[in-house]
Amino acid sequence: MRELAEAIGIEAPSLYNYIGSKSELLHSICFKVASTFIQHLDEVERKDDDNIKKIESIIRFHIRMILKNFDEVFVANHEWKHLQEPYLSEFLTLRRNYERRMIAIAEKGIKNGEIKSGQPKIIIFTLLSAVRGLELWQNNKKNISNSTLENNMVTLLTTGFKN
Amino acid sequence: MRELAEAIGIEAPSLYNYIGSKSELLHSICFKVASTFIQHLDEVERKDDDNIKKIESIIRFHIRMILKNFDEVFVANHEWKHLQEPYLSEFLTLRRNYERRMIAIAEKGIKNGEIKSGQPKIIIFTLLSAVRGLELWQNNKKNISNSTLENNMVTLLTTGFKN
DNA sequence: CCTACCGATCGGTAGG
DNA sequence: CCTACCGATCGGTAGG
Repeated sequence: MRELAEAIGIEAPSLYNYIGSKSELLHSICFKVASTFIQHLDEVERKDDDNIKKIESIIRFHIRMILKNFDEVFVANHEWKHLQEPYLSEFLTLRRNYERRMIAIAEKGIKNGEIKSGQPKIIIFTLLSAVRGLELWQNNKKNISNSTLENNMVTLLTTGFKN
Repeated sequence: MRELAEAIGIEAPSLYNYIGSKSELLHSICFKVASTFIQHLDEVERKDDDNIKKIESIIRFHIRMILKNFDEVFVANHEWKHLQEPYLSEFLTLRRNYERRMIAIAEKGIKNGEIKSGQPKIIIFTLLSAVRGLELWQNNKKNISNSTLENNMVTLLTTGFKN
């Protein structure tokens, strides 16, 4: 909180005229990010694209969110653990739900033969890991534009690195 | 340190009969893990497998390390930031080197036509992100054996999820 | 929005 | 290996 105050140019105790507490701040960031992702998933589910397109659209959304809202996404990805109950449980429920809905898309895609057979859970968690990890190296991709980054990642994940 | 002491069943100050400091402990874990990965990369480079096989072997090693040495790998992945200088810089140099060597393998593979053309940096960082993220959900894969997990992830990353 | 300050926690030392 | 304790840091309050 003292760092945050200094960044704004006020003393730490003055922060408490604007926010209720540190945990309230954490709460609002985590749930704001969560609802953005959920809203996009809602839209994807409503469309009648094929399941490959749906997953691709979700992947692209994750990549864009990390590139454009880095700080908030980072906090939501790393600091949610320090959420206080009942918010911690609530957040985890939202996340589990999100994952389940993605897994359901993968399952339909496998049934249709669009997606390779295999464990849908592994597919989805691996895809989510791959895009999430971008937050760790996004500052390291000098000379590569955001759209090249996005397209290369999507190609890699949909068709692999093998030629 | 107090938690650690309790887990062992002694008082916190007694820990200091066994270790020099908290940061020394962190240092030894981070560099032990780093050297294990580097040693494996050395071996991979010495073999004359094709470049696809080399990358696959590295991916498999990462997955196995996470599954079998979870705690240490987790610390090395997350707490290295708190390493004190000059160890922080040293650690980062090791990691950058490791990444560069993997990227060099990808570059050769692209030149040979084994690997899809594209930015080798993006390929490698995405692969590393994908396997690293396993640490976040490895406790979530009930009913899936380690070898199924490993094989499914490798298939996904080498050939994509699209059928 | 600030000064003054509090209680809790944390890594670690002294002395045995 | 323990008791007693220290200095630094942190989220936050009182009172203006």
